[in-house]
Amino acid sequence: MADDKRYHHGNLKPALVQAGLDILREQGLERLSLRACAERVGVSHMAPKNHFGNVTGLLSAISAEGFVALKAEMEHGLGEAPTRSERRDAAFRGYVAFAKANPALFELMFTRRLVDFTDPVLKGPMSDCAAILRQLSAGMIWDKDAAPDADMRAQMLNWCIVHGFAQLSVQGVFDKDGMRHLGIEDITPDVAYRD
Amino acid sequence: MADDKRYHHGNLKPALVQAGLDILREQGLERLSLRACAERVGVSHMAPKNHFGNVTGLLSAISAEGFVALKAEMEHGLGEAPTRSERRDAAFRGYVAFAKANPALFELMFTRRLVDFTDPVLKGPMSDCAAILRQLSAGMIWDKDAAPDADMRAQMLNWCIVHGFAQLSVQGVFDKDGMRHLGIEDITPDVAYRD
DNA sequence: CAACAGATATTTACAGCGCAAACATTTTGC
DNA sequence: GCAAAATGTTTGCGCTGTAAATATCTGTTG
Repeated sequence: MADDKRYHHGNLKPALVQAGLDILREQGLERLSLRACAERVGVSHMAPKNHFGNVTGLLSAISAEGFVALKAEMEHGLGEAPTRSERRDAAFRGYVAFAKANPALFELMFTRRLVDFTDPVLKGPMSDCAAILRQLSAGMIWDKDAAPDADMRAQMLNWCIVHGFAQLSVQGVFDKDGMRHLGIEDITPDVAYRD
Repeated sequence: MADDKRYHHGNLKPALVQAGLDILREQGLERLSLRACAERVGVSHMAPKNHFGNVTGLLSAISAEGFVALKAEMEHGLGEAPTRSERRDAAFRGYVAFAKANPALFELMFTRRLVDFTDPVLKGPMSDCAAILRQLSAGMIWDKDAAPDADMRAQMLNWCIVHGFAQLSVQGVFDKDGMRHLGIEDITPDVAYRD
């Protein structure tokens, strides 16, 4: 049991996922591969097939752990915030902080080419993240007060909105139901100009 | 000259870029490779090296054509729109329409792992796109009027904003200057709740 | 306890990828 | 006309994912 060279790993599935997370953190998305995960765990490069089928299955499982962590990051500081605006700010901070702290993992999580969003392993974690945003969005409106540096911020906010929508749409995160509720023709109706 | 088997192609650089665009449209980002572009043009797989250095150079050049097309799509219908709100809508429609019409190219354009944003070939096209957004963002404010289905739309808008910001930040589109003007702490200050 | 079935891991092989180096051909400049 | 530079090819290497055949362990059943 204490022998390192036994034929069966015993806990390979979570070990491979952890290895993937470690590689993403230490070496980036470019270095993440099925063979690299297997080697890090000390197992042959075909061992993952029994647990994940193919590389997409492994990457989807790694991505699922990312969404669990993203949810935790969004929820962090959510309890101390008294107002809903502060709660929304806290969740947004957590979201962006997660992306900045785990850039490779974050990129993996939203890359359809690498991850299968319909993999059952992703359903729970992704739904949890969406639920937090839904909860914080009820009754929200946009304020008319213009900040001093509103123009620059408006430009970047516009880019965020349109790029975020395009990216999430293209990647398939927004399904047809979601698209119907926020069709392209309705993406930014509630906006106005000062002059 | 009419001989197909001549040693030098004569117009290889743009031909390779066009081949890449064709592959993206017909077969997707998964199938785009240096060798595939070379084969489609009918040239050896090492010929691109003389013109683009490595695969990143080729993909960056392909991406640059994407930004040129994105700019055109955003400008389409911009002239007919009388008000700035309508012009902003038109540009946003164009942006998202481009992403939906060219999903593989759009993904390539914002994937730092595949494209070098600092490649000189990208500077002009990317700046042009940013300029359109900047022009449409001057003086813009958020309206307080809440639409009937505001909650659902607010949720998706929130996701667009936070994901777009995270994605563009992680991918390096927002440089440090931009980040300073829209720090994470200021990403959504001008928002309120109805109750 | 023995034996077999299934799960788990390995080995081997193959096709595709990017790239470096050496070489071949054409074009350009003097 | 000739040398230099630009352009394209060939060959080889290490990396990737995966299919097929094989080996080892585990658990259940007789």
